[in-house]
Amino acid sequence: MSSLLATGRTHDCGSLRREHVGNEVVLFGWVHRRRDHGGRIFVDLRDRAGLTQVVFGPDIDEGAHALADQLRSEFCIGIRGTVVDRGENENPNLPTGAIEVEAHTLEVFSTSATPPFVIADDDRLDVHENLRLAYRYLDLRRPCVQRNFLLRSRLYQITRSVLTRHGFWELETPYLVKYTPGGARNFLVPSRLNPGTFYALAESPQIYKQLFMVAGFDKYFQITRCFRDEDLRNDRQPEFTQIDVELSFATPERVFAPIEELVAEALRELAGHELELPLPRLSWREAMERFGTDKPDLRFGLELRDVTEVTRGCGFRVFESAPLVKGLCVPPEHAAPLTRSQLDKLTDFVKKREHGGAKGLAWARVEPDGSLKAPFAKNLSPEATAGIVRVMEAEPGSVLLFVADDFDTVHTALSALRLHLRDLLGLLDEASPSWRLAWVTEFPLFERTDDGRYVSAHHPFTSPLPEDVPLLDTDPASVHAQAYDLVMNGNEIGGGSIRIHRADVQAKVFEVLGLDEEEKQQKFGFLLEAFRYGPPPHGGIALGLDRIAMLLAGAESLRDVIAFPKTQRGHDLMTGCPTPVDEAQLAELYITHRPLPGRDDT
RNA sequence: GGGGCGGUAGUUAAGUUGGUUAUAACGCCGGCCUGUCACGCCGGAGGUCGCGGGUUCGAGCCCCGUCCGCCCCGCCA
Repeated sequence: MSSLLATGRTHDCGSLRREHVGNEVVLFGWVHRRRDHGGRIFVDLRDRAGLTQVVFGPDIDEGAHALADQLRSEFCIGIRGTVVDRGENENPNLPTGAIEVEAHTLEVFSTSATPPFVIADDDRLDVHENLRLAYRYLDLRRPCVQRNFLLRSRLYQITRSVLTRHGFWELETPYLVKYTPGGARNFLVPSRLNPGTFYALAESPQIYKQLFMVAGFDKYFQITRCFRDEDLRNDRQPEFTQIDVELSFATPERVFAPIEELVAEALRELAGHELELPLPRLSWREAMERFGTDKPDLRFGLELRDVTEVTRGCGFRVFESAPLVKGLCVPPEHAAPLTRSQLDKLTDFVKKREHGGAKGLAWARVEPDGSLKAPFAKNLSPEATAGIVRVMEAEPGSVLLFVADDFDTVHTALSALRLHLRDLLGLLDEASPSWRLAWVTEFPLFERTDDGRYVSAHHPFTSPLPEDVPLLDTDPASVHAQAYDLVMNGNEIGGGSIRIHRADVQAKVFEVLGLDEEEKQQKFGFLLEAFRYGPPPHGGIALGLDRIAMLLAGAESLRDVIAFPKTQRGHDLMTGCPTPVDEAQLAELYITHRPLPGRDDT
């Protein structure tokens, strides 16, 4: 073994200060940058803790100086030397800038080929993502990337600390689970021992954690991987990490309390932000009405206003004939960028299918005398004009933007427009990031499919609000659930529910979902059987750990907080997976595949 | 399945109406340099313009197809 390795390092590259001057130290790390002045060679030595300037010179050590001439970027080296005060030459940009290490010994542990991109260009992430992913281990060397993973590591520790303090047991559930169609698409794992049958990779530990409650474990949590074979997005990976939580004798408030403490501590420790508890609660209905979405960004105003009533019989047919007319009021101080051509762009924006596909955007400016200047204004009755100005809380100089359509279209379009205006008009202060969290509660229990069937909005074990139970018979669409999401800055970071523990209510829900006895037994027989033996009332939540880490890190993508992520097409560019497999292994599993699409082998 | 953006030197980008030898910065290689810290100076190497086909006297540029990456819809909590 080399002498320095045997000695071991005395410090990391981020910790030396003026108080260490005179110490003999051993540092290990990578050559971040090298500046060769002939008689002086400076090396910024990097490890995960920081940078330390190391100096080589013939007067310090002739051999080390000669060897340092051969150093190049990303060589992995060890040095022994003396900490000296830099005095006038202090570098204020480095935490270790007050000192440098005069190297008496240099050992090259390993040389490095010229990396495909420069690791030291740390603050610039502008390397193509495919290259970053192909050389992920080098990408992960960058200090700015490493910071995200330190944050992520601390998030695990905070989670464990807070939840353990609250009496939760950390437990594990299987990844190889029973295949249940419906919900997210499963990854399948063939069973060699049972040819022709498959496990599924768990989409979530949902059913197992409920069985923990039946088992009397009372309070459970797990930081666990979940697998979903669905299309990827900026904030969606096929494997991701949840903080999964379940507790017995639960009410929504009893679920919220420890979770609020967890996010508060995470924000305090990782973002330096003191969260005010309890967090605001917002019913789903209120969130939709005020923001047009179930995950409102509460960092700015610009709330939706309903002018349906005041525009009945107003003289403008578009408004009169629509089931719902709502609008946004851009106050005068932000309205300047909204020129005529910009308003035309906003009209195109709301017409796009992904922004709701509204038929148009009606806009108006409020004149100093309180009248409206707009293409449609001449049609408006004075009463309607006054009503609009009042409801919109408009003042002279405000710009009003209206969408008239059905409930879904109006809210989708105005919600998208609201976020668009947030960015267009700079409604957030980028310099001082703010953190606005809220619980969105009382989601609808069911959603209607195109062919009129009911499906669970959350999952089939979600409990209705007690007062809505009778509606299961008469009007399932209006039943609200004891289901909730946790929303942070317009992102859903968690969701959960109180589960059904009463057999009669569960039976009713299955009835609405159209599950017959056979399907029930086939899909959930074991859970229903378990629920015959005194299940406690229970409920829980799952938090998206990756998303929380992404937001706290200020990252743009989930990929920035997952060490080895997949591309949008599900590829790992470093290993090249997924790949075909050996025919022999397929044969062992009794698997053949159909002709592949788009490959004409003939 | 659909819509949009992108792919030019190791990297990031520029490349005019289709026209001479495809540019720049950084990086890399060699040399010089004892106070730099994005060191500096001098010199040099480096190109399958993603891939395939087409139009043309001539294609990085136009057309068709295809692969890859990113963003979005559908899908997915």
